[in-house]
Amino acid sequence: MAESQPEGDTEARILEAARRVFMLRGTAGARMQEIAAEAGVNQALLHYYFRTKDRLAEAVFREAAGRLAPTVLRILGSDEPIEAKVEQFVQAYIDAVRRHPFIPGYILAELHHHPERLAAMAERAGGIPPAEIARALIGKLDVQLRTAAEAGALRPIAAAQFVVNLIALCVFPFAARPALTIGLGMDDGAFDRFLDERRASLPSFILSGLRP
Amino acid sequence: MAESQPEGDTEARILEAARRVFMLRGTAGARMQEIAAEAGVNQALLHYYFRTKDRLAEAVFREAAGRLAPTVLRILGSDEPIEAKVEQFVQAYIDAVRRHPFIPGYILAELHHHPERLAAMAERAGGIPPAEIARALIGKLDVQLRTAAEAGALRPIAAAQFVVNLIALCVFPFAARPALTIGLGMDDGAFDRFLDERRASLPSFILSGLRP
DNA sequence: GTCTATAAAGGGATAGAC
DNA sequence: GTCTATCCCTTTATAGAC
Repeated sequence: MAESQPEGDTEARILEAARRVFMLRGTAGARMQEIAAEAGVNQALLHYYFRTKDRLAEAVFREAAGRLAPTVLRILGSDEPIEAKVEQFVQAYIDAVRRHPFIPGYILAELHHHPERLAAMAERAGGIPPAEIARALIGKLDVQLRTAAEAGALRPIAAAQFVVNLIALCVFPFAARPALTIGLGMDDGAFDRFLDERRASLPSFILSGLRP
Repeated sequence: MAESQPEGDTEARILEAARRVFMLRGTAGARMQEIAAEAGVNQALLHYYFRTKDRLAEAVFREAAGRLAPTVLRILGSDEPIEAKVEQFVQAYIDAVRRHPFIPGYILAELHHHPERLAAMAERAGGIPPAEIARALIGKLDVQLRTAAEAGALRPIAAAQFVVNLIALCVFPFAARPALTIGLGMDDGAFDRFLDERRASLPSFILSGLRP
């Protein structure tokens, strides 16, 4: 089991290298040669393990797309009141994305350039279809939001709008980071402080936005 | 001046075709051959007018990036009170993006994959540098928000956070459209109604989010 | 499993005729 | 200005030795 290479078995090292390259350059811009070099192997091995570039790209995309989903589902699908959900979501989500800051830009770019891939993945997914999970989550939130609205605690809002608002406010700064850093002249430290401030202030912004 | 081809002069037709192809496929995924076919000319003409693929890509990006900027600047830079700005911005921005629904996904993808391009463009821009315009806008908004906060009309919020919130809430649904349509099972009509609802409800969501 | 060598196709760019 | 023909480098993918 002793390996000569940095760490992990070869397949894992290739996948790890593919993650870095695909996330940075996108499916169309990535080069198999660059991935091979990054993994410290030659190009033929990539095909030995993954057959084609497309399969490798899909493996990376699938993993990245699944990376943030559990956090969303766990928090928004819990039995906590809306107020707690919003606070937990904002903080957990910003923290999670901060650990993988390229994921949002990568995912949005891939969604834009290869929307059919998501559809294909959703169809032949093992276990419960993603669309069903999403529908269940939206349904649960809808009841919760409706109940709160009828009690006069919140203004009525469709669950889909609520979820989009949450994700948009958390994710957008990462996806648009180059525009922010250049447009507003932020360096890495300033961007970091911007996120700290955001993490702290978004929950109350969102919650008072929901009040009647 | 009578032309044999569909409409406009050749250079304009090429640029129009390039817009479509680059927006759909991104700089790395676009093929000069596809642009030529789309424009009804041959590939050599593309090089005659634009020298290289990169120059053509930059021409498209520059135009797309500038497409929405005037709306932002005009509305957020005006002398209206914050309340009016929010309402005008949401409606004008959603309307504008609706007419060019691929721009957000395209711009975010390009920003992610070629962040250096924006930096290069910002440096050698003719006229007033974009960074300076952005700084002036943020400065003006900062004064306005601070004044309103001191009068007790709004909760204190940094201008940068305010602007990011506005843009994020308006733009994100377009950039993430495939995820919404597939995840939430929306067809084109449902997505349209989703946007109508959003256009109507976002201003009050944002404004009450800003209240103390 | 991993390598070298190479096939096969793709794609940007240019030369030169009209 | 516009075309055809073609160059030549890049890139994915495979064959076959070890």
